[in-house]
Amino acid sequence: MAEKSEKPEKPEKKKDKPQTRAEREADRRRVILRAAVEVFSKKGYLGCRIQDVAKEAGVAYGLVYHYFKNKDELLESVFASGWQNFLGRVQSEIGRDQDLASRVRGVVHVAFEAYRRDPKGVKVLILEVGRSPAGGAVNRGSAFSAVIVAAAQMFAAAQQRNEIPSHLDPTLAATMLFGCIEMGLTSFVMGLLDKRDDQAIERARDQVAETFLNGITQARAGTGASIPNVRTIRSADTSAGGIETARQRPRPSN
Amino acid sequence: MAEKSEKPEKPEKKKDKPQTRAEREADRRRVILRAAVEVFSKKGYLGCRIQDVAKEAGVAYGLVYHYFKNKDELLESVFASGWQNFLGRVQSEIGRDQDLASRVRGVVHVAFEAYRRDPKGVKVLILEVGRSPAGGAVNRGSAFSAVIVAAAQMFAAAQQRNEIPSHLDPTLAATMLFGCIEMGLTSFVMGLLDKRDDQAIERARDQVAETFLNGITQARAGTGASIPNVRTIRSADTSAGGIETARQRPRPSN
DNA sequence: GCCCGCATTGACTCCGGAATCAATTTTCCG
DNA sequence: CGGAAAATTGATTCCGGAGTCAATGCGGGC
Repeated sequence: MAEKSEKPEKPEKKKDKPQTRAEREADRRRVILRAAVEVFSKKGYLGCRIQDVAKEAGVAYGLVYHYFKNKDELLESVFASGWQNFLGRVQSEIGRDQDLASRVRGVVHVAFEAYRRDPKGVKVLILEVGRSPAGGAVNRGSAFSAVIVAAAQMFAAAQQRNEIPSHLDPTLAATMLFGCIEMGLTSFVMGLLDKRDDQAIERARDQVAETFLNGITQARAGTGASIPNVRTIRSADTSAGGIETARQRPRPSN
Repeated sequence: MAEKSEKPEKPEKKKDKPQTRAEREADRRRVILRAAVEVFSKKGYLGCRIQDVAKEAGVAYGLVYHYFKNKDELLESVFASGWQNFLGRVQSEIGRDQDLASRVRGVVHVAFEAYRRDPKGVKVLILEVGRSPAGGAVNRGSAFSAVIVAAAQMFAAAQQRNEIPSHLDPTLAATMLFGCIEMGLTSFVMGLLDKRDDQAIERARDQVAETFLNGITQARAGTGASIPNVRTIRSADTSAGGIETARQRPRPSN
């Protein structure tokens, strides 16, 4: 549907505007989408105004509404164009016909590469799409789960093949993998590591992949040697801890 | 400062209201703070209305402003009471006079325990305080960094004592640790794992701790065997990937 | 060159939510 | 008790931002 009418009368005469109407339209759409990513990454979905997006895109306020029904659909589109893409890549890595290690490295690589190409986009995905309650209607979260689930299956299969110990929970393993990746990236976003240092990004990528692989591969397997003395100290405080904002009686008065 | 005036005329006559004025006042404050946590966790900081907080707390709209200067200070207080507390616990674990493994387990334990006690509170800290651009003014992020930095120092010191390989980046190691913890918890928040299953929480906790420790401890150390063949496949696609929303020319038309 | 129609504009409406405040109730002291 | 001060209420004000729309510009088909 919506095939661009093959005009023989438009033989690319100028490189500036060789585009058919439909092309320019699509371009506009992309520009606005891109601007949205930019702005969302700065202020968050709820924190930003359509005016910001319009300004960033260099178009009039109203035009945003010409291309997108409303703010929510805009976010939805950012999501679709960005995350779907990312998700596809990750899943293709996961699905590769290779040993676990290679595939894990592949996943890590894809994530870091995406970050290198488009930090802002990744930031939005991580912050808004991945978890934020923003909007709320859509499937966001579920799509995020999708990657986890896919990775979990990969680990489960690896267990069948004895590539990793069977006592591990595949879902949790998947979770940890993406936790490492995500926080690794976040530490760049937040300036804990220098994002302009390509070397650093590569080193981070490799350390994440290798450390995680070590952890999971050589896990003190079913030998049972793992869970035993996990809690050595602790215990005394079990009563006190937590985030707990409201306590019943702050302290027993004394 | 602000010591409760020791009234001899208030000998705890009723268990319902044995409180001095200052006590009741503090209670109210806590109730509102708690309500804020509750509501923030549902809708996010920007997504919720003061009215929601008031209703949740069972008080009048205006009262919220009696106890807190504005919405932002409210978030700030949630932050202070929750995160500071958590931060303190984590740092005390980090500072313990023990081997690295025990301390890492301690940190993981504290985090998971906090979550078990108050999932909502943790969620807010993770989602809003930790990273969200919400508000923006405050130091949020920096406080988040604080834990990372503290943990990084722990790892650096452990390297001195040869407890872990020297080629690891301590900051990144810290980052990965909290990444694993955070995502582990998130998977409960998101329903990937059953949060009502205490067993599951404990198992998750231990798996996170042990896997991470394995990964970091036995890392194919400075043998140099690690970074080499990291990138085996990949490479061909380096040009394609990313989140990239707006591409210059979608494809060479053809 | 002349229209037709879609792209584009930005002023305007409308609403919801933050913050204020005068009025009312409660507390607690002498 | 009496009354002053603090707690508590919710209607009211005010503002900023989402979404609308009539007016204008522009491309491209004839």
